[in-house]
Amino acid sequence: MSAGVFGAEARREGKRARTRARLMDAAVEVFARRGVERASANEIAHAAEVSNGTFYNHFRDKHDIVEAVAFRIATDVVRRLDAAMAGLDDAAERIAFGTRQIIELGASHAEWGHALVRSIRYLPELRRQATAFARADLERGARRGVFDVEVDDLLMDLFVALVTTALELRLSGEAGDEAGSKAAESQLRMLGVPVARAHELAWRPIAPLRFGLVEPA
Amino acid sequence: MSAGVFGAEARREGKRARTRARLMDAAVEVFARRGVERASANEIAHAAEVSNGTFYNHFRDKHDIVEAVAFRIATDVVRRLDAAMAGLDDAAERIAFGTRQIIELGASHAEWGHALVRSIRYLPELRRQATAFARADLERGARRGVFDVEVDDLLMDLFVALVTTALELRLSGEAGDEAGSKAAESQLRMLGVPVARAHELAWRPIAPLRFGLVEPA
Amino acid sequence: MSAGVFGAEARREGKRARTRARLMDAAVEVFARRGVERASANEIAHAAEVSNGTFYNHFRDKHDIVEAVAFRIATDVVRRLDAAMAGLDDAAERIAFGTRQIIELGASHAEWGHALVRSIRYLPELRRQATAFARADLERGARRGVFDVEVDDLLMDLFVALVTTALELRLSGEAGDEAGSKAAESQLRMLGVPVARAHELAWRPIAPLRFGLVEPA
Amino acid sequence: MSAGVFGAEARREGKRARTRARLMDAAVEVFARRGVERASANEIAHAAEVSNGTFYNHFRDKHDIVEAVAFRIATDVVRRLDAAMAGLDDAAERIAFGTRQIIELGASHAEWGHALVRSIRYLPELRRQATAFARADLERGARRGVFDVEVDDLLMDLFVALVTTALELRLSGEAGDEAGSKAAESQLRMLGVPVARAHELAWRPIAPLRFGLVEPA
DNA sequence: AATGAATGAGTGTTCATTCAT
DNA sequence: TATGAATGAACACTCATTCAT
Repeated sequence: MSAGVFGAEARREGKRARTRARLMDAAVEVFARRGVERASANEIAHAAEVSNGTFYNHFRDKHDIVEAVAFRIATDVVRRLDAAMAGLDDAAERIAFGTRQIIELGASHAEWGHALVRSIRYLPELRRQATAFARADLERGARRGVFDVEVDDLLMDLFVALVTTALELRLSGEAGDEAGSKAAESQLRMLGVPVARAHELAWRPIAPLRFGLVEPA
Repeated sequence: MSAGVFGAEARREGKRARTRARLMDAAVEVFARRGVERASANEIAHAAEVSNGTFYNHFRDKHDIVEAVAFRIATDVVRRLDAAMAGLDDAAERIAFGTRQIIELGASHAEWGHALVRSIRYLPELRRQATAFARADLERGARRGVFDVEVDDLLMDLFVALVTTALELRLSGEAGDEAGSKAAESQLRMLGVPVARAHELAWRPIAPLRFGLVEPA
Repeated sequence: MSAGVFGAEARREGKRARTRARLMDAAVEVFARRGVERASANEIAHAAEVSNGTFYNHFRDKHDIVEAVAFRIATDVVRRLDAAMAGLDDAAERIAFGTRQIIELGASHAEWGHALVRSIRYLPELRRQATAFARADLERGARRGVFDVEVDDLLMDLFVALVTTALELRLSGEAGDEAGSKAAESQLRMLGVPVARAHELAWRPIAPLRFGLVEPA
Repeated sequence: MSAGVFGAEARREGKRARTRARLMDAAVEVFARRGVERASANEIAHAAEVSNGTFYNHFRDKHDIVEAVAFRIATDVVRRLDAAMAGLDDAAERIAFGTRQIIELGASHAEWGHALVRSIRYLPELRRQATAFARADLERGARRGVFDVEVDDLLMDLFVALVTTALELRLSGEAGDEAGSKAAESQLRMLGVPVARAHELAWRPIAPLRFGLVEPA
């Protein structure tokens, strides 16, 4: 097993934290490979190369690790995007940028991407929580007339569905690297942004985010 | 168990066909109640009031009945919509009408609706096949300049995701009966239809489809 | 595995009944060997030479088979004793006879005897139910002045404890075949029967009961 | 955790002894709360506020601590009773007094009482050892004609069963505070003591023993 | 064609015990 | 000595699937 996203962070912590991180990395992998529903505690433990008993030293049950992983993934993406968009003020720009970055991030870290898609679909609670930051942008944009919509739960779910669907197709290989731009363009149109401006924002070149937490030595 | 969607149609066929139809009706019910993952062959057989052995006389395995049910559901909706839209020519009108009808149909037949969402979302093969008719409308609209998009697999999946997401929220009770109009409006905007026209088409009053179980011969 | 107590009765019934009987026989054996607490469903299934899944086709859980076995054992003993004591009227005679027969029965069918001891200790509910017939004798004897006691729950439990303790020691090999007489004598003394009469009743020769349900061909 | 029975006595000894005593006190508590079978080493260690590893520094395995606790409990009761009955000479008086005191002691210290019942009932070895002092009284009484019995293992077990059964019912709340007198009366009758004398000895008022935790040096 | 008893691999979970620190 | 993370066999229970009837 490669170090994984969480394992890399835990390298300097105690043994308990390292094992926990190994389990969470393994869970991401198994969720991606088998789906959250079909993943079993045993399989996660096996993938983490620990005994099945160890799983239960660290997580109360399957639901517990699902939550932990989903929460970490959501936290990750929010933290990363927030940092990357520090300088961006325009709501439409932020939306386009965020959507494209998430899709690229998910596509270039396939396991993480699959886990993200599945977590977001599987856990409505998490969906609301993790997309709160996007909702803030949408509401701000709507107030300022950048968007021409009423922001409600349904709109948010439609908005999110466009991201997850595009990412899913990207991951399956059926969509190429323009998936992010296409999804973002669709979102902006949906929000009432004029076609030309939507196109410009969605296709403007951007630098990909780096996922890595471990700096090059 | 009341005569379900499939059972009603099989009434005139042989005994084998009737038993098969009973199983499929039962499957729809159990899938809706417990989810496809958690539905067991035994439970389906029990709901169909046949023995568990009989299940395997009619379906190779669980996957087999899932596919059969999904296929029938998709076929159903296509047939019904095609019939209902016989007189509609304008691609945008057809899109708005179709989306709204599917959502209302799914919402008013919850079991069928849940099964539809799950089928469409988790069986890509079926998704392509069942949405071929919509794709034809999109392509025609694009050629005629009604829509301003390039119709590809990604666009289709984004398009479909808006329907399934809206239907899902409708079924969970979190969205009300304007869900169909909102979803349709989002779709039209996404396709490049001017905001005003999108609004008009999506909110224009329509008569709900009947889920006619037995057509006159 | 030998035919067992329950299996013998089921020989002429359907397959389902035969398997159920095998499981109950196996349970008696495992309860005797390992104790009710430590017996596992898997071990019972294994002893019955059926798969572990079959166990759950016949019993909801371990508690279910414990109850079934205990109930059958209690029913058995009551039925047998009732029949054997049809002609006995004197309460003291009945008590002495019953106690001695149960102990001999349990001693000569060790598995059944162990299961009886453990069931009676483990299930207070069953204890009350299975000893109702003895309580009736005690109350009748008390009313007629044969016994000089107040019959209450505590007295009944003390009374029963003398039987189970004697049977247990008999089964462990630490007590010989006078265990029944000694226990009966202690009981009668405890109930206020004069020493000489208690001795006479407890040691008077009796013919052992036969357990066998299957008549010689 | 309050200082238990064993902990209090170990206060002046070394650290190792104190930890061991804490574990034994915790074991008594957990055995009472969950039953010996269902008590886990982890739970005992947790209740003793030491790590689970420490448990195995002090006891070879779970069986080991069960024995140690049982032995200490038995030793306790013998020591206490012996001291309290220093002035009593008559065998029948000693029996009645001892039985009643044990039952009251067990009833007023429920954890200890439960542990006592379980130890005595399930560890025959311990039973013989812990009841040696009572056996001496029985044998002396028999020699002197106070009792009219032959004292053997079976008689001892019947005798003890009356104590444990009465204590158990007392602990479950199904018997009240006359349980001790009733059990003692039954025992005396069983031993051949005349009914009137048995009654007098069993119901004569006595002062309850104190479960003194720390004796003055 | 239908039945339903039986199967056995699989699931989630517990816990006595070991061992590196 | 004490720690506590890790182990792995065992448990209760489920369910897709087979097969004799």
